[in-house]
Amino acid sequence: MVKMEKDGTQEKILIAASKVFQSKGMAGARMQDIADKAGINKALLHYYFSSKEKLFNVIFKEAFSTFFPKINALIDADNSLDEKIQGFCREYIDMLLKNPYLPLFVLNEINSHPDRLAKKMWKNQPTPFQRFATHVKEEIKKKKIRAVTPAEIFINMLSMCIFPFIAKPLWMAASGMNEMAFRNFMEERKLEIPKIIIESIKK
Amino acid sequence: MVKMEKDGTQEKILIAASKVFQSKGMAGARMQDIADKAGINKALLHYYFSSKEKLFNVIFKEAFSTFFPKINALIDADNSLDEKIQGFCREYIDMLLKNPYLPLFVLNEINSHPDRLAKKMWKNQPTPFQRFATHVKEEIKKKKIRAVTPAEIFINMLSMCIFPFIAKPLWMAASGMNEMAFRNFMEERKLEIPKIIIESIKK
DNA sequence: GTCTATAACTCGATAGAC
DNA sequence: GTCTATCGAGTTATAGAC
Repeated sequence: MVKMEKDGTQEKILIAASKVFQSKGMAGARMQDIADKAGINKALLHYYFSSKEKLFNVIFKEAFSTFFPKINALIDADNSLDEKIQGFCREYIDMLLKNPYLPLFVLNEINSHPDRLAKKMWKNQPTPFQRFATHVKEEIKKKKIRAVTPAEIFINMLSMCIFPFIAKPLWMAASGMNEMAFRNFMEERKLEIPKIIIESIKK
Repeated sequence: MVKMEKDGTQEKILIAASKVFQSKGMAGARMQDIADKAGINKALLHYYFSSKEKLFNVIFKEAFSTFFPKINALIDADNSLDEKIQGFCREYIDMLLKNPYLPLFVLNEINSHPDRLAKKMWKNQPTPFQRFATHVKEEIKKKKIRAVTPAEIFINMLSMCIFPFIAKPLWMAASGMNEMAFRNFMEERKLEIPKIIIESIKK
């Protein structure tokens, strides 16, 4: 039987690694830096996670699945299209307020390795977007909304929720907002974004 | 007098460096990789640009000024607010179609060095956003549009134009679009985005 | 499980011939 | 201007004591 770790060492490593990888990326992160932040040394890091790449993969998978399954739940909920849109913006912005570095981290990694995405992620199931599109098409058929491209609504919603977090430092410099003002700004957007989206698909 | 370079070596280096830095970032880029892409060796690279950091700065400055001055010109043009919005989306998406990696590259760098931005960039002049805001406020005073927050319109416009490029590989995987379909999608958005923005500020 | 010490390696940078 | 060869700093990863 393996000896129990004294303290929550593994946990401390994961927390430290998450911070370092999210702010520096895979290439810029240093094992020494992670060890320091976790209050241990490099050797112990390798004892728990045999290589930098293995450690990174653990962190990335967790980040990716924070970035997504919420989407799934929100999109599959058995409610009206308006409620889906409202629920999505509210929940998603809330999650991003708690994890502001997530989008840039995840999208970066996907951009540098576009190959190992796609087929792996949603295997042969319909993607969240495709299931959203199905709902939109039904509404069009029922003449509840105008004949829009589902892709357009979906990407507009994602864009307006996520982009401000990606451009946050630039935006704060350009607009003069501080942390608090940015937070309030995004709180308001939880209601403003759905209004715009819903307005844009009305008959 | 310095001997003339045989071929456009410096030019070849800049092109290669731009590609490598934009796809890998500062930390992930390799001088060897840049040299290979430029068809030369590392030593010659250092002969032209004495260090990796110097080379990076040249590339970044160019990227940053491609990302911005267009905004200035479009926002300062002496035309109506509607025309400004339409012109911005058309010109900006056109630029991004030619430089699809630009946003992620620039925003990444800004995120990893938020300090050395801001005061440097617009010194004591009003930022593009602030000048846009002035125009919006005038329109509100004239009762031409409803009383919106200028920040909201501006960030929505930027979000919908830029985000699809940042999320491109993910979006292509999720939606099933290929390169051609993505291009067409963005072409349509040059008209669709202004419609949504203008609709959202109408009285 | 945790540490110190060090091996093995990657990569930016330089020396020096042509 | 351009090349080959190599150095040396910085990093990941391992050996081995406790």
